[in-house]
Amino acid sequence: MEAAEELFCRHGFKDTSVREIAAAAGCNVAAINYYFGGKEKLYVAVWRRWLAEMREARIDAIHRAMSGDGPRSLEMLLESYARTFTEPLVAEERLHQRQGCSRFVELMVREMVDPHLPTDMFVREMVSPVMAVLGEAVGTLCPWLEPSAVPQVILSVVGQLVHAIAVRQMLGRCDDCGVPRMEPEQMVRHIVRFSAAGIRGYANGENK
Amino acid sequence: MEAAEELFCRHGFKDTSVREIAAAAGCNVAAINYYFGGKEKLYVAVWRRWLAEMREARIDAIHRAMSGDGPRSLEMLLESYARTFTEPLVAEERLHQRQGCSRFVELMVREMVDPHLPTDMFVREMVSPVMAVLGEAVGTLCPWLEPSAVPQVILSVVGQLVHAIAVRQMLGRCDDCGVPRMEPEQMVRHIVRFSAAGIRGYANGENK
DNA sequence: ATCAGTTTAAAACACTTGTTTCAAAAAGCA
DNA sequence: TGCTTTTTGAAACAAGTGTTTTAAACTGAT
Repeated sequence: MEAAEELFCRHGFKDTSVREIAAAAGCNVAAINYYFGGKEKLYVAVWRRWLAEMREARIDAIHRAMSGDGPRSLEMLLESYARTFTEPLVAEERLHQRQGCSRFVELMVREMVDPHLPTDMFVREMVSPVMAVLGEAVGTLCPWLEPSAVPQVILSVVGQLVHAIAVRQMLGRCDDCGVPRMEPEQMVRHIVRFSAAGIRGYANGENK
Repeated sequence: MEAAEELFCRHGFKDTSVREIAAAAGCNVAAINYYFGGKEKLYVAVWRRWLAEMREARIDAIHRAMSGDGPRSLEMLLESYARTFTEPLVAEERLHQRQGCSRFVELMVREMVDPHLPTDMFVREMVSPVMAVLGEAVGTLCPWLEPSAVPQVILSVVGQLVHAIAVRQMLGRCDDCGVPRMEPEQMVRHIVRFSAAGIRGYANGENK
């Protein structure tokens, strides 16, 4: 199962064969059908293992930033949330830990582009819940923001995070192309700074 | 070939069989191997048809925003550039035009996640050139920005654009999940406003 | 009309995919 | 031990993949 995790994250659903998984896991092809009932079932099993954990990590990060003692700022919230994205990345390099954890972020962007999960499982169990609590946090922290703009600025923040990671992944295959190679730490620092300024200046900006 | 374009954009490289393409094009399976020399060659042929055009469209948009008579602003540049992303999207709805054009943006995000193009073709012929001229434009428009920050803020802008389109694509499969369904027009208006504020406030922000 | 060259068509090829079969082996329990 | 149940293993299956083959059809100039 850890083998499946690793391979799915690395090559995606379609490009991972049950034979590869079986070989990596040191078991037989029939076993994975025996225990999981098919490749697809195994795929969602791998997801279930992470979805809840990562969702709670995100929600916890938000709550922690909001209920901490001391003054809470927009920057704190953004940084705390952004770090849930980069954390798995640094976890990989810190130790030769289970790579699945870090690669899972890549699998998330894969699943967004072409989904192989049961309908809406990803958005139902991850996107929507996190969006809700993050939206509330941003709303109370930035009362001057019109409520309709809250999901939009969140979309902007998440977009930066996802894209930064996707580009980082892309740069692994080609180097030196004008796009900056950012370390995770630098990544969250930049995105927090950019987004905080973006949100603060959002209200003052003219419509056009 | 237009059939290939359509199918590749809709289902990606792996999930499109030459038999499907042949059927859609009303020709034989052998023909596509006869003319293009394989599925992969056909894929890059489809890309070549768009890569140059879209790259020039982006570069033109930047130059147009920079050399226009009247006062040039950061907003103008951002809007002009952002519109090159959304333009193909609205072109689809405006008329029942070749869908390939609009779908191609989706194919771009696919190619970023798992590439099937010859090494670096996409970043060499698209990312790098556009990055260069866009970087220069931002640099002259925002002289207060430290040069090292220029690629980073561009990454943020592009990230918002790509992610907004990816999410839009995802919402086509599932509705109502907390994420706002943005029309292209609204999309560029928001991203321009957010990013302009983000860039302007970037210099003033504390480091942490 | 003849004969090159080019284009089409159906079938076959070699290979990979996910899944199933079915007998042998292992484990649990009386 | 004996017997049932659960697990494994290798092979087989059916379906799908990209590509190649081979012969027929077409094209266009002589």
